[in-house]
Amino acid sequence: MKAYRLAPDQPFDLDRTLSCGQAFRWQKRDGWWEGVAGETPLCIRQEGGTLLYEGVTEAFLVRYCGLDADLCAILASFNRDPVIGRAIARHHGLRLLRQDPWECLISFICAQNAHIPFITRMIASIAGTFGEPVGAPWGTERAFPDPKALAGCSDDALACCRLGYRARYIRDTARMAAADPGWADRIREAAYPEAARELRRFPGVGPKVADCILLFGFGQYEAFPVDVWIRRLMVRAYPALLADRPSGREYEIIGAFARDYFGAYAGYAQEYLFLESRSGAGPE
DNA sequence: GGGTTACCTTTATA
DNA sequence: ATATAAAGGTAAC
Repeated sequence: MKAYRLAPDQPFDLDRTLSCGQAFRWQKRDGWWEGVAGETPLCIRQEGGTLLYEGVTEAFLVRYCGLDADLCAILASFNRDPVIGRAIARHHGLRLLRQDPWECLISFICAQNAHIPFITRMIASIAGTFGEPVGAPWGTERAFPDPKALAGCSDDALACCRLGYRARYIRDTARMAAADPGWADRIREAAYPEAARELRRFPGVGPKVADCILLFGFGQYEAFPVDVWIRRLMVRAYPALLADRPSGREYEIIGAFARDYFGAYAGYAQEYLFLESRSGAGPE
């Protein structure tokens, strides 16, 4: 078992980070978080300022968990009013993970119109059905299947995953990705608006899903996913600011406002607001 | 172009 | 219990 000592000025809350709905392959057992990041199984346990972990190098852990980011500086950069301030205080230590872009692409296609428990089940089915077995510290796990594995899957096998209408999106997306291995590199090199446009070429990827993939898989912090929860919160918390905007699609208006108002780390702010909108006041 | 609607399946709520 | 709405939306009309 290895240990990683957090720097005293770098807050981190593992529970919040892994359970906030940005990743769907983690489960907590006996105080340990067990998960598979792309093709790599690892387990992590937090004891105060120390992370105990197995299965990966320290460099992998630091990169995956975003421990190299200066969280205090990031939070300070958008802590501009009591609404976001309260969210920051209540969910302090949440970090955005750096996930595998391909896994992220499929995961958030699944996430449309679905509850988190349903999404978790879909991802587990996909990995369990099409993923290669890999040895994990706690037993045998399944890697997330690569594009080729999903592109060639049969209708029956796909139907077993209970993906609903998303099944077709996923196989068509897998075929596109398998035929275009450079897709992720192109997006990585593109600036935000162009990267989002590029992602939307995949079937099943609209503006919201594209923003999730950019935020959780590509570290594009300008991406500001607007789901039903964030929309409710933003409309309620910043009515005047939204009203001042020129007309256009609501999704674009909210995103543009957020980037303007919260700055370069708007997407980070989004995740704090997302948790706040779900744990704080209920709907309506 | 913006507003509506169907879409698979699961879970929560009435 | 059995029905109905809603769920980290998208594509088609």
